[in-house]
Amino acid sequence: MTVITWQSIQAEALRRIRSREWPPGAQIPHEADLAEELGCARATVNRALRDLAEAGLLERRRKAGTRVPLNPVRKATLDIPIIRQDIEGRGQAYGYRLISRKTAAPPPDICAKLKLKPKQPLIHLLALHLADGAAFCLEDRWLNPLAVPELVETDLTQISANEWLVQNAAFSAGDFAFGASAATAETAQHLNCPPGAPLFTVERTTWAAALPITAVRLSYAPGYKMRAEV
Amino acid sequence: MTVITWQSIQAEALRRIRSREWPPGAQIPHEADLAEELGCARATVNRALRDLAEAGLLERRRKAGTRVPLNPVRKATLDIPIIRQDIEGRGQAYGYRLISRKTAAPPPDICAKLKLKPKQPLIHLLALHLADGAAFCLEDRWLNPLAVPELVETDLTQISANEWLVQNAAFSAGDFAFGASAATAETAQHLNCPPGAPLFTVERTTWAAALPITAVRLSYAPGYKMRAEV
DNA sequence: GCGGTTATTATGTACATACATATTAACCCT
DNA sequence: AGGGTTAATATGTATGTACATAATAACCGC
Repeated sequence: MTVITWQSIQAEALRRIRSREWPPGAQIPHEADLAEELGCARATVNRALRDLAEAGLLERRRKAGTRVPLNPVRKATLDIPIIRQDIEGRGQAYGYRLISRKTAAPPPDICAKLKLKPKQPLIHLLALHLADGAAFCLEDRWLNPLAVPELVETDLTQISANEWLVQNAAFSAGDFAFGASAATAETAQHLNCPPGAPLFTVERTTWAAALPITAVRLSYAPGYKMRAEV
Repeated sequence: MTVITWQSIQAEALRRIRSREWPPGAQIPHEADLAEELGCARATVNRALRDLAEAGLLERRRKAGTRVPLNPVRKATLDIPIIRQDIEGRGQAYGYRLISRKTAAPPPDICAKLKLKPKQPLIHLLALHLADGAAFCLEDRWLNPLAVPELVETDLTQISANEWLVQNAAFSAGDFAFGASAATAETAQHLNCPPGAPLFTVERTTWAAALPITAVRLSYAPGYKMRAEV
């Protein structure tokens, strides 16, 4: 190891973990020792091990030291692009169609998710994203007009709410749930698939501080897969 | 801001992004200026901004500086525990049943995923994970005995391959694909659901360096959802 | 102008040092 | 022995300095 970087230290640590030189459950030498052994500063070792700990490959606790976990909880990182980028990234042409837009009181499950009182009117959108002209993903969204008043004025036949929100109310907090559900008759018609077909779904709620912005359910056409690496 | 930590610098940066004080597309002051303005060292600003860039909330390039991306690709982190921990974490009792184990040549798609020559015999496992006695997840796995010879000797009626691999061949590289598919007649029988029911599926391949270890397909009982936060 | 070389600049990283913080281990007093 | 206080220790973080690196801007000769 001629030139030392925190990446090279990290690679060496990873090698020792994978080769079981540092077996699961074992404590590894502390930073100062490793720094001396590997000929670098403690800060460099710290950077390398901290990153591994964030990925779930090490467990670190003050005073207790660093150990290789027995039952590691691996962490995978998902990229969540806007749908247009997802489609264009596959080399396909992106298309978008607004199906309906109306103001209504949301169903109870949406109210609960957004922690809103029942009967508070929200905007309900239904829109279709197309890849090379074929149905790709159906977007079923409830929007809080109080949180994004500008969106009420926006012509959503031209730009998808998905994209508008990313550009105008982005960087908010939120949570995701991934699952599978059967296509309803209406969904099947829009996605051009048989009713009851298994669809990959993403449900997302978005918040600006304590203010609920939107709850969306994306139903992807059959065959869609979301990928991640470790 | 009395006490300065990189977290407090990060929080301030996040505030400026969300408040559009630093609007999308705009360049933000460089590290040295921010350090002076906020009264800390450049390394502290660097740590704060680097983390935001890793989360997709900033884009940094040498010499070009740091900017707020127009179309941010948000990154969500998924925890991938072993199935037993997933179930026990819900407060349910974990159960496990090996359904079948045989040696056979894998179908072409598995060969392709593992980059193996056709006809190379692998071990095929079918196992069921139970939560409070109810079917939770069906595990359909192909194993390369050359990569994990010890596993061939292991009594897989007692410990799941899922768990054995995490403890004995963990920390390997791999990729994930999440999707939805219809329950086959056999899968439906094991999971105690109607045939054709939409199932959330996780497909995973695992490698030790260039050596393929295993390809697995997990089919979760209807209703299962995988969660992530941003 | 044009193409290619050189300077400039913002981020990336390494290091030594100092101190903070969370835990554990040691200790002591009763 | 038990319980509570104190010391020891490994990681966490902040700082100033120095240099590396990548990408842009400036320059220059033609």
